[in-house]
Amino acid sequence: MPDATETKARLSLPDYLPYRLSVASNQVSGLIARAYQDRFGLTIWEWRVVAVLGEAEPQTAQGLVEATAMDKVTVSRAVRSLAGKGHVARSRHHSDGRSAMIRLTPPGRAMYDDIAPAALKLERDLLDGFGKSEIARFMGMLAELESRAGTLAET
Amino acid sequence: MPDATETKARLSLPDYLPYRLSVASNQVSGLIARAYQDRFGLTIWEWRVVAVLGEAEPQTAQGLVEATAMDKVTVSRAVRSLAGKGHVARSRHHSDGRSAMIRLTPPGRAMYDDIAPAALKLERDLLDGFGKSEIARFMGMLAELESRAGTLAET
DNA sequence: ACAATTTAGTTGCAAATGATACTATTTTCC
DNA sequence: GGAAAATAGTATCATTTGCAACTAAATTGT
Repeated sequence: MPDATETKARLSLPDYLPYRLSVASNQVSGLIARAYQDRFGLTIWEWRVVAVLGEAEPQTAQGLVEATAMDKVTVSRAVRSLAGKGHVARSRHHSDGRSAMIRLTPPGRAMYDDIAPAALKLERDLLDGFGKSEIARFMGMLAELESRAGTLAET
Repeated sequence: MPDATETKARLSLPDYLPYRLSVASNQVSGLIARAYQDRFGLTIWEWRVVAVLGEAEPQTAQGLVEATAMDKVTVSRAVRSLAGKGHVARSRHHSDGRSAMIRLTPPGRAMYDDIAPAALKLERDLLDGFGKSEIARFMGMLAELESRAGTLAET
């Protein structure tokens, strides 16, 4: 019988959810960061931008902000860096002069075609052995925590 | 029937576990950071140090490194800052001259006695409504991901 | 016993990050 | 139609962070 009302008596860091979440996330992010840095010379932020563009082109910077959960300054820097390396190109937005349309260049697209399988393999290595429903519950709980933290932060 | 062998066809950022994990963790960490900054003037790192000392005193810096998953530079800075505010004190280690024993001062202890319930309440707000076993599975999976990421990073 | 190595902790420097301010457009609404 | 407010994106500056070098003490091996 689950008991949602039970409370913890002591504060033990190893059992403290925000701590565990942070440590696990940092460990996973570090792995990812190194993998993409080593194989493609991309930061995690550049990689996120490429991942979004690979699935949905073109995008405005604002679209990337929403799709990547990055702040607009971070997106701006990532796009500039990717443009410098020739992975993406900016073109004028047809109707909004403040905005630019961002898309992958052919070399950028080729890189994405290499990245995507590598990214999925990494995820598979992390999740190997867990059942589909187990994974779904885990992701659902992550989403719920994210949402609650957002709500609690508003006050 | 769970199927652990199934693989994903496309790379979709919103469904990508490392991404979700990072976003959720950042959101929760942000909440925590702001809560401790506002109420106690502590950074997350200072708070972690205090949380460990509150449960197990005294500690060497190295002990804090192991207990908090922080790197030694971060621990050094957090301890110095806490010492400057009078929350912790350093004394000579009886047998090792390189090391110092770190413990809470009486005001530091008093602060901890305020912090601990606030921290547990925050955790309860985040987890409210989830069953004990659900939470346990979630934490277990976090631990497993952390461990696998560590292993994969070694190669 | 003592040179070489390891360990504890701090410092300094360079890169990453985040908040704020700024420019240039576009939208709102009177 | 035009002033005021909002939005897209960039630049600037202060803070944070992480790495590598450093000092000092302890340990190891001969």
